[in-house]
Amino acid sequence: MEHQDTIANRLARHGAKPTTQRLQLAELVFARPQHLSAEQVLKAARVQGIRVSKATVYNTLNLFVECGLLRELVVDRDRVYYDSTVHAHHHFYNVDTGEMIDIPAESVSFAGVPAAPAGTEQDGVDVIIRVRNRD
Amino acid sequence: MEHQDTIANRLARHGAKPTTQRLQLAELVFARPQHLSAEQVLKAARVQGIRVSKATVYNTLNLFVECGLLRELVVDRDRVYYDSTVHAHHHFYNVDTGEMIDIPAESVSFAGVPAAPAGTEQDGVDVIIRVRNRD
DNA sequence: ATATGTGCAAATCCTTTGCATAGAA
DNA sequence: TTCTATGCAAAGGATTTGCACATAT
Repeated sequence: MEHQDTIANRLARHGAKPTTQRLQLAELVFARPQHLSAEQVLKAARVQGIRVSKATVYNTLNLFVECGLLRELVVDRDRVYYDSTVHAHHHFYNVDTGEMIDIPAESVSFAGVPAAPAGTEQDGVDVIIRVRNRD
Repeated sequence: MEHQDTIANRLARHGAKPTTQRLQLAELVFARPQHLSAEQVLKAARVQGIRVSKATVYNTLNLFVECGLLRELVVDRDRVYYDSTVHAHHHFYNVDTGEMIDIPAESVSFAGVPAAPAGTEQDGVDVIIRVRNRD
């Protein structure tokens, strides 16, 4: 599994062990580009027969974020979403359903973006296009 | 107080009464462009001698959002911020400090933004430029 | 009068934490 | 072994809610 090698290496570089739960959750999460909450990951894991606790799901998702394997999406008032796509890109955010859809970074271009404030450096740009259901 | 007229009208249009607390909180919040959490509003109110409960602060901020007087900013993992500037604009977000700085909408221009997904209509565009402290 | 709003405390919900057990090196 | 991870239940923190009292029209 090409993924598990990458994951294991990435974990090792951060001093974390490639445990069963971590590798299984990785396989689940990185199966395809998706935006999942911790609760959704837990549920999906249970469905797939992965034995894992809620605490470990949270620990693991946070670890993956630290390792740069996942991107945290804080857009919803109630819960954090984890984005399995980490390279720069943007999102449609459906305020009615909470659904998020990826927009490739290459398709969008900016002009006139001011420089970062003194003493800070740019970390990334997120474009969130809020949409709502047509009634 | 020019503000209170506007606020009162806006509230009336939404079937809400211009109570003492609402008008006082409005004066506090709309004093200048700022990004405040509910807790910060409560604290500031107490400092200014406004007698108001935590529940009412939350109720009022939510009401103001419904009335289009405030914009909810969900960027921080731990709490929601309320933006006293509602017309379209963007933000620097300091991931280290949580601080947010406004960027006028006019200064930024886009190209290549895809159309909203089928069945939805665009509600707004948020650009968040994440910055971090230079060490 | 009468419908609404306010305040308090308790309830909720997501997320984190403490601690004993299990697992990896 | 020895350090780290897991799992459970309990704690934590922001926000909401239920209900009695106060207030606006």
